[in-house]
Amino acid sequence: MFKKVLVAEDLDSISIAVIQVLEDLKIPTIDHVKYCDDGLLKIKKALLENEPYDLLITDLSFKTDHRNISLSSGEELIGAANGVQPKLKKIVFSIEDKSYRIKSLFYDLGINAYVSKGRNSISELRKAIEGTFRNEEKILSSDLSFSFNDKALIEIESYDISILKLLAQGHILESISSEFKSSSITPNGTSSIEKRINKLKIYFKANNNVHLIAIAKDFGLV
Amino acid sequence: MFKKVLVAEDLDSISIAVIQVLEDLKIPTIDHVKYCDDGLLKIKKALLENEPYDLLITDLSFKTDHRNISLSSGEELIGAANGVQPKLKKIVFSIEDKSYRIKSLFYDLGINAYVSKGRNSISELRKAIEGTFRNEEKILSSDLSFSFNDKALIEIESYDISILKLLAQGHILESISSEFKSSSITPNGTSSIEKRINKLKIYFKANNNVHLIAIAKDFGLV
DNA sequence: AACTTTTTTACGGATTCCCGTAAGGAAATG
DNA sequence: CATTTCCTTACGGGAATCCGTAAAAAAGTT
Repeated sequence: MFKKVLVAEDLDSISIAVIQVLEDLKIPTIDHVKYCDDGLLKIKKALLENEPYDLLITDLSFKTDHRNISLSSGEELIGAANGVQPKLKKIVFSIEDKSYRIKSLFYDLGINAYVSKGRNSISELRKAIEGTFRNEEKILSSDLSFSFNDKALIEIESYDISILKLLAQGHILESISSEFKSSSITPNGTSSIEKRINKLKIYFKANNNVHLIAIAKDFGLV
Repeated sequence: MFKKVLVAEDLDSISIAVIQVLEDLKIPTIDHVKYCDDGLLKIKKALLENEPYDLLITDLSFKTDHRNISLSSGEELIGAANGVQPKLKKIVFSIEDKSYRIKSLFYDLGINAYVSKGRNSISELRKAIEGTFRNEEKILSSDLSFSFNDKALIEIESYDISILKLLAQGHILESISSEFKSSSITPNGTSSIEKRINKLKIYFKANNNVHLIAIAKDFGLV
């Protein structure tokens, strides 16, 4: 079993339970941080001392408080960890259940398992840790029903997300167009952007832009 | 100290920690439910058997799954509990940190304490339980900085929420107007609704309706 | 009852969205 | 190199918004 595991989780009420699972699995070294920045520091330090972590278990969203931070989410922590220790095994333990976001964790950040916090997540977490140790791939906790073959949500790409983000910030078509031009994102004609928004509206069955952004917010796309 | 406490919390990873606190406080009877419906049943049953609960500790948001439910949120559970046992003490333990929503818990649902899940929430929860037992009023965990005297967010009333909700559902002004007429909500002229939306836009510094809904979503108003 | 104040509704012009059609251009095919 | 196909952009008319002004109605005052 794993020898050294790092847990990144801000809520004390949850980290208690996670650490309990790791203790049950007889992991000799269990470290715990409440901030992503601290997590990256610990990973770097362990590497320098030639005692790197075998596994990172992290949440996605962290509360903001008075403290100044540079990594504000689990995604950023994983990205930074990949920069210094690409082979580190990674399990995400979060409340998020939108397939679009979870897929990108596997494909873009190369995590090994995703466990969604739920009514029986402790046993799911345990199974995911064991499966990750046996080098199983793309482990999903069983309450998530989607399959990686669902093409539907994969088709929404970062271009669409950019449009939705700008719309949500109050930009109008014209303004999005010039924003794209200055970032040299193409296509950037108002008409093309308009067409793309139209596709999104059809896809999400939205009546208008306002409706579309409400739905996008619900899906956690922006 | 309290003799009989009910905990309503769906996430197993959190309920473990909450129950631990109650055990530390030597509460003789601790019950735990993962669904709001079960919570109401237990409260009713305890009343019938003449052994009512002294305290309810509940989360606000509960995950939906296959099971058919009639109470879908902590708010609804509290509302129903107030119906059968108005004097029941109530503590909410949730991640929500928007002052608007928390205030309404105190004013509309008469809860005794609100503890926000955070980096030191277990000790806060303990303090809230003890304070509630001593009949302290309107207990707020210390990471929440707003004061009950902030007038700002109280001014947004249910009328505004209704408008925002309908906008987020893709309705246009005309359609909102007729919706209000059939529910006999006043004012219901398109012009008045428009004006009200305008006020909201100024208040939230939104450029347009799309922007406004994005902000409203962020604030948890819809 | 007359007057003031506030709220609600009506109206109009400018802007933006919405949606269909079509022109322009790049890549692919033969 | 001509043709097809796909992608991008342009254009235009109708609908909905945005925003200011003003009339009508309701509520409050003296």
